[in-house]
Parts: sequence; structure tokens; C-alpha cells
Amino acid sequence: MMDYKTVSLSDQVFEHLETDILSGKYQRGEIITELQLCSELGVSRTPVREALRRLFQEHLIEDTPKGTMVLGITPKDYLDMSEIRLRIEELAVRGFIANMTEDNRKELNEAVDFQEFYLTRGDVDHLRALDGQFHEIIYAGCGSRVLQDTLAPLHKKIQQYRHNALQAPLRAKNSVQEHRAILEAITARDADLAVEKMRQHIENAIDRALNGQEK
Amino acid sequence: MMDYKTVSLSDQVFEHLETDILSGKYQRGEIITELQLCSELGVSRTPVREALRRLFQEHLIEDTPKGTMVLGITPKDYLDMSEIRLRIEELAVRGFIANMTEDNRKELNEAVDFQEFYLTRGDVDHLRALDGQFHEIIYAGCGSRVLQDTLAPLHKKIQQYRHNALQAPLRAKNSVQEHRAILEAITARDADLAVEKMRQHIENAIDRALNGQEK
DNA sequence: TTAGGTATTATTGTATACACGGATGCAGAG
DNA sequence: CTCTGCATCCGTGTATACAATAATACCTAA
Repeated sequence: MMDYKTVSLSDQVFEHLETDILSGKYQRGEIITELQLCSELGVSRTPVREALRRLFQEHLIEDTPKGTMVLGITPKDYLDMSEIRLRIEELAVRGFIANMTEDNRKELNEAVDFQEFYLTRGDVDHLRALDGQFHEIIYAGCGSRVLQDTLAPLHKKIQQYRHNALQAPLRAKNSVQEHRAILEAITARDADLAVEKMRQHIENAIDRALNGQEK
Repeated sequence: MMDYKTVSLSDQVFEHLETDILSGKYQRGEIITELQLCSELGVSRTPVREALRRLFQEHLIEDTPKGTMVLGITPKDYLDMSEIRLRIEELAVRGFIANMTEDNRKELNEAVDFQEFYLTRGDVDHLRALDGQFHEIIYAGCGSRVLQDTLAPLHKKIQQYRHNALQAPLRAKNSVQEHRAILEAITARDADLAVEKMRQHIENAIDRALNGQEK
């Protein structure tokens, strides 16, 4: 997975800003200027501008006459993204099973194993990262670059957004259990069951976000 | 709809390159360098780079050690995008009906009226543009920015790709008829029917693309 | 002839200078 | 007090210069 070149300042700025916007550090409606970012991050305008162009393309920011306005993710955006995932994450699951290699299966298995490990440790940060990996492994192995490119950004945004909303203490356990159930169905190559488990998983996440609490 | 500022070179380069990539002028796998684009387009590297960053974000290009490699849209990408549309364009249609204003309805109606007009003229270029508008009006009026941002790029890419594959002589008539049927269902606020008509419309487009011919 | 090393070149990454345009604030007139 | 016009400033858009890196080609030596 190693890139052929070292991460550029452009990329670093992009990831930094994306994280800060999704995590809510930059509030919706806030105006940020290039020069302000330059001094904050200690780089010149070039990498800042290139990062902003990419964020613009993801509709996380908007150009205004006074500078760059932060858009970020609203609660409605979150629900809309979940709704879309409910419709097409099924395609990824079916694709993953159809294209599954032993390596893919093992990778997914390991992700869940690690989740269970960090669950006993109560290591929320690692759990969150692994939650992201679990879904991204499925996207990456679904056989469709388009589907991967559509779902991965949605999931990333949802995940960051959720992180902001609820600090996931009890959610973790249920989430890992649901991942395990999905993994088992996938391992058994039972596509219908896996899809159903995934659907439940996403719906549960929506419920938890709405209630702000684990039942 | 007017932007508050004139279109920048960055934007122009972006749209130019996007069109050329989607239309196949730049072949998949082809390597293009920034300087080459600069001399071709007569601008400096800055706007070129910013345009490339946005194309990169859309996964239409890829960075390689030798330059920027064109990815573009493959036939499989086309099918995958259509599959996704089949799943979520329904949401847009339902959203549009739920949020429909008289203005929205009229706008959609006009788009179809114009299509029928240009159909009698055999004006394929205008028909293509209006086909894009028809769907984008629905996206824009569906009440979900996320859904709009997800569907609009898919449709744009599909449309450009199709344009390349078949020069749409006979397809036009059926397409307009299908749009009319969708519009009628929407006007009647019959969401289930509208969704069904839309589903057929997309499936027909897939069939036509696969056969390369109108039945 | 071939292998290895070095020099050159090609391309990108970054910083910065300059230009342009709009917003803002101030001053003066009504 | 308000409105208008001008000057200033702030922020972005673009071009270009410089640096670093990686590929390539050439030359030399075995």
C-alpha cells in the first residue's frame, strides 16, 4: 500500500484540513483565508491552495467573496449519507464475496480480531481506526473502483462525524459484534445474510447517532 | 445561478481536461505532463496543477513517477456507475416529488418540452445537453445536497462516456419519451410510478450502451 | 560486449512576486 | 444624518523561479 513517493505538503495539508473540518474544529459557516492557513500550518500558499481545491471538489468548503467558507457535514448530510450507504453498501458486500481471495478474507478477519483485542483494552482510538479499515477492506475488495470511490468518502465522513457526536464507549462492543457477524456471513459466502447483517449494522449506527446513546 | 465571480483559468482548465478525458481524447494509460498541458493550453503551471488536483480527487487521473496518467472511464466503470444509479436515483426522484415546488415542476417540464422540440429538429447536441439538465434538475431539487453531489458526477461521466460510444441517432426519441413518462408521473406526484419509470430509463440506457444500437 | 557509475535531463513540489478585483472605511457634500 | 465617491486594503488568481528527486543516457572500464 506504500506510495511510490513521500507524502507531499499538499497531501498533508489536505488531510489535516479534512480532519479538522470533519471533526468540527472548523465550524460550518466559518471563513478561513489562505494566508491564515499558511501561517497556521507554516507552509506557503501553493500547497494550501491545492488542498483547498480538493476539499472544494468534495464540497467540504465553498468559495465566497470574503474567503473560503467551511461547509462540513450537517446532521441531515449524515442521514443522507447513511441512506445512500444502505442502498449501495450491499453491492460492495456482494462484490467482495464474489471476488474473495484467501488473502482478502484473512485481512478482514484480522481487522475484526484486532477490534476484539482493542475492545478488551478499551482503546477507542484504535477501534475507530479499525472500524474504518473493516469497511474499506470490503470496498477495496469489491471489484469495483467506482463503488469503492463512492463509498469510501461517505464512510470516512460519516465516521469522523460520528466521532464528533458520540465518544463511543458502549457503541464499540455492539459495533465489533456486528462486524463479527458480517465477517462470518462473508466467510460462509452467504451473500444474502451478509447483506442483511450489513444493513442492520448501518441502521443501528443511524439509530445510535439519532439517540446519541447506546440502548 | 450566476457565480459571484468570473470563471478562473483553473476552472476552465479543469472543465477542459475533464471533457477531454471523459470523451476519450486522452486515452486511458496515457501519460501527460504539466508542462505539456501548459503549452497546449497556453497557461502557467499553477492553474494546470490545481485542475489536476481536482481531477485526481475524482479519480480520473493518477500520479505516477513519469507524470500524470489518465484513468478515465472504462466500460466496467460505466456499468458500475449505472448500477449505483439504479439504487439511489430512486431517492432523488422521491425527494424531488416530496420537495416539489411549482417552479421546479415547470423547470423540469420545460426541459422535456425543449427536448421534444430539438428532437423534431434532429439537434443531437442540444438533446444531449437537455438530457443532462433533466436529471440535474431532479438532483438539484431532491432536497439532499449529498445525494446531488453523489449522483451529478456519476451522471456527467456516464453521459460523456455514452456520447463517445454511440452518437445517439435513434436513442434520442426513446430517451425523450422516457423523460416525458417520468415527468408525467412526477407531475401526478405518483412516486412509485416515477421511480419505476426512472428505473426503466436507466436500464434501457444500459441495454443500449451494451448493444451499441437502438432496438 | 556488458556492467556499473556518473552526469544530465525531465518532472514535480514549493515558495514567492505581482496583478487584479472586490470589500471596506473614511471623508465630504447634500 | 445619510449618501456617495474615492482610496486603501485584503484576498485570491496567475506566473515564475528555485529546489529536489528520480529516470535516463552515456561513457568508461573490465
